[in-house]
This record gives sequence, structure tokens and C-alpha cells, in this order.
Amino acid sequence: MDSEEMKWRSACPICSALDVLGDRWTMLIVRDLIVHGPRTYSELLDSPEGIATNILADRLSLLSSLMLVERVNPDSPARNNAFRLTKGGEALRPVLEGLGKWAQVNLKNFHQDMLRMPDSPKKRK
Amino acid sequence: MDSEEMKWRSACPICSALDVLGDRWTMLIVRDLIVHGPRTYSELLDSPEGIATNILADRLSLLSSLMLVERVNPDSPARNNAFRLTKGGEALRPVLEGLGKWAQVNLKNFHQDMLRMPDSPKKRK
DNA sequence: GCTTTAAACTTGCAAAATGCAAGTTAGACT
DNA sequence: AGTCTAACTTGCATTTTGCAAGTTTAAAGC
Repeated sequence: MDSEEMKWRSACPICSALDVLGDRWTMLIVRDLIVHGPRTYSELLDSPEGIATNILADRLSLLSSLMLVERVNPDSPARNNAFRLTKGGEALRPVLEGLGKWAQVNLKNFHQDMLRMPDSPKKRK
Repeated sequence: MDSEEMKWRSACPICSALDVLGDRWTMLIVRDLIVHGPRTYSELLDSPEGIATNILADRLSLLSSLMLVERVNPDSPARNNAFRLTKGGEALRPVLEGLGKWAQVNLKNFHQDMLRMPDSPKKRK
């Protein structure tokens, strides 16, 4: 998937944001990059929610083509070459913080086990 | 769908927010209720993005069970009985505004036709 | 009060997205 | 040179979405 094949449902900016971010996984990848800083493919795979490898690859490719995420070393091979947020991706930080705070206040009656802060990832292997 | 059968992927608040709102349609319904105020089922159907009737019914039922949306007249029949945001739903306003502003700045190079403000809905029939 | 109308859904099925397991590739390390 | 393993890709089952059609029911008109 890349930005050429994006389908924009309308001219509404909120809808356009959701055309990019409105699925089960994309914002969780952004969350990991906000919380942990630059992160490799395997580290992103290790998040507790358990994203599938094909979905992770697809979403990283979309986020890259929209210049929201980039490789730390653009000219080096993929192995151990972490992804990080660009300025545009980093600009989502207040939005995600707002979502987290909203959930803590407004979903606490439905999800008893919710944490105060994002939890750290499990060790891999 | 109702809140009993919600699957929470993790204890992370951001993830929990996305468990509820992280799909193609839910936040667009919230957007319509923020922009227009109380709105009937048919009015919500008329939004320019074209949500399907079964998806709209399903999402309204989920939002209702999470007490984010309610009927204007709780004890009256459904016909012409609009939905509106509860206090919890209304609390998403700054998040959606943030998303819209983010998109205007960060997606403008990829979506030339994006508007400055959400557009008004088409007339029905 | 009986019929008609239309808003508010529900249902059934096709199409697309997601989830899962397994396989492939290529650079780094010895 | 050979092995290892991170970073993917592929194939297929399952789930979610999209679309068209059908159903229900309060209310408006006669």
C-alpha cells in the first residue's frame, strides 16, 4: 500500500485523517514510536497487542509514503534500521495523548483493567 | 454489537480508545454529532462519505451501550428521535478538532481537495 | 379506524481487510 | 564459506465491510 492508491472519502479534514489513521493498527504503531522513540520492525512486532507481520509491513509502507515515518538511516539496509516519526508524525502526539486521557476518564466503567500510562513491551523470544 | 462483547486488546488507554473508535466509521458519526448537534438516523446516513445502513446501526448501538451517544427522547419511539452525544461523547471534541487540524497541515500535499472546515451534508432524496 | 407512507432498521450475500502460519531473502557474524 | 536471524512476503482461513433488498411500525392522511 502506498499514498498513490489512497482513497479519500471526502474533502473533510477529519475524514481525511481517518482515511489514513482510521483502522485497528496504524495509530498503535504511531503510539509505539511516540512512547519509545525509534523502533525496529521486530520491536514494533513485540507490542502487547500483537500486530501481524503482514499488517505491520503494510502500515509502515503507507506511513512512509505519507512521510509520517522514516528510517533512521535512509541509505542503509533494513536490518536493525529503526523507524522513527517525522515531524508530521510527531505532530500526532497531542492527539494520541488526548485519546488516552479521554479513554481513562470515559471508558473506565467498561474496561476495569485499563492502565494510567501505556505499558512497556514484552521481551521478545 | 454492544459493550459486553467488546474485545480490549490491552490495558493501554490509547489502545482502548482505538478498540472503540479505531475503525473507518465510528469517529465520523461522532464528527457529525459534534458539527451538527443532535441528528436522526437518516440524517447521519446522508453524510457525504456514505456509511452503509447496517454499519450505522451497529455503531450507534455500540456507542449507545458505551454511553457516548443517547436518544434525545429516551422513552419515545425511534422515528424522528435523534441521537446526540453524551458528556463522554462530547469530550471527544478536542480530539477530533486536533485530528482535523493535523490533517490540514500534514496531508495537504497528498490530498489537494481537502477543505478548511467540515462540509455540510447533501440533501436526501 | 383503516390505509398509506416513510424512517429506522434487519437480513443475506459478495467483496475486501485482517489474522495466522509458513516460507523467503539478504546482510552480519564467525 | 557457512550459519543465523531480522525483515519481510505469500497463501489461505476468518472476520469485517459494502451493497441491495426486505421488514417493521408509528404517524399522517382520508
